[in-house]
Amino acid sequence: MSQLPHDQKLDALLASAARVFAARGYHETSMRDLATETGTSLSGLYYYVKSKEELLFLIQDRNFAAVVASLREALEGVTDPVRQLETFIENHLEFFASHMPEMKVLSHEALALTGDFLALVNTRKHEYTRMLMDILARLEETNGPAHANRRVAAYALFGMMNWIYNWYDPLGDLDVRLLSQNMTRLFLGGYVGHPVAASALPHRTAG
Amino acid sequence: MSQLPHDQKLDALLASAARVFAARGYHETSMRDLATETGTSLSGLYYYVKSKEELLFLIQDRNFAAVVASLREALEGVTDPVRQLETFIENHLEFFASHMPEMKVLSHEALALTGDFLALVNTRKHEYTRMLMDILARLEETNGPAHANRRVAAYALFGMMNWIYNWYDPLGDLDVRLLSQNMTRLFLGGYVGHPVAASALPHRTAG
DNA sequence: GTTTCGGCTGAACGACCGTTCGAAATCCAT
DNA sequence: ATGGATTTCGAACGGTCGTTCAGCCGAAAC
Repeated sequence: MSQLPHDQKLDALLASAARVFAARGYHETSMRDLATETGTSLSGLYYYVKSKEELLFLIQDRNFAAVVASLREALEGVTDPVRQLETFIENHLEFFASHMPEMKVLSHEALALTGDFLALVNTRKHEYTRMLMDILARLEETNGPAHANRRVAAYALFGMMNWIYNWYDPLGDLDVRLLSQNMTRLFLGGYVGHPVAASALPHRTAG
Repeated sequence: MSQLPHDQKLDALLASAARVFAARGYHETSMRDLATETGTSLSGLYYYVKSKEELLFLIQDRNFAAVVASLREALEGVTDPVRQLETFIENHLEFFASHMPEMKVLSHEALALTGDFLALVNTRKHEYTRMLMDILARLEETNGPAHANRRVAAYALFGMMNWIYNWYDPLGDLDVRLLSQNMTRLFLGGYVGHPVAASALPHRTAG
């Protein structure tokens, strides 16, 4: 990664940092660790980034923006609330699974940011939560009263999705597609008792 | 907390540490912070604890043991799988809500332990997961085929329950009891399509 | 061939970290 | 009052941390 233009070197640095942060944790990782990992000098890192915290912020902010952008695109033209929810879950999990280190850092290192950095990421989180809750509201209009409080349901869904960084291996037996199907069924069935066609019940999907 | 016997002082120390770890994070908290918090000297802490990591381990291990003990007691005499699952969820959430700092530390600082400490806690986690999956297996026997992979369902449930440290306020509007009901309905409805009596649908439980 | 400049470096700064240790303080049985 | 055990303490240890800064390097511009 020696003679890449400036922006691409920053991208590579962020990717490396995300991997190390995800594996060892943000606070346990030193700038010296990152220098070793990226093959540059310690002080060289500061040419691309103002501080360690900005590094963490860039990882969180860029990836969050990417999730939301991907979601907006995926939702385009989708009007059925059930399909909207499916799309939301699928988009979230597919992005998560294909950006595991970054999304783990985003989910797990929420405490590590401070001040304006924290405020900015939290604003994004609120927007994203709002998007989900709007879908849930429309879902209730078309599919009848919900079986659970909307706010609890929203956070429960985020919980089951974000928790995957503790157990899910994107390269393992369980395909992301199946993971999405499973969680969609779990949530839809519980929230509005959405009927599941018997033919759409491939149990024993994976170990 | 000056003239308490040895064991009770250790308990108080663990409680204080759990609060600070939960609020600031394990690695961001220094032994000097804990000394200030507990009103003792820095070196005085080492009379009660061999190291900072042992402090973290004791918090995690003791509370995990307490959850499991409470669960075993609650499950005594309960034979219906649906009631067993309700009991599991209720026990987990009630203990979580009444030991928020400790359970946040247990859920969030899994990476911070190393070596034997880590292995011991992980063993406990496997046992606990096994207990849930056994209940799910019995549930499928009595209530028909599940709508989702059992392993995915188990981790999804842990996800929605453990995630509450990111948003739930035990002192807020939403009672733990209602939280449990909501999550039980969400999961049961999604996993086995467990019917929910219309009379048991108190929507708009809380904000 | 000299200047310019973005990219990078080694060395050092002060601050803070977890832990140790010998001694001081406190307690309690005698 | 006294002796020994328990509890607490101040001071210091070696080490690591994030960050800074003056200067070096190689290539493009003149």
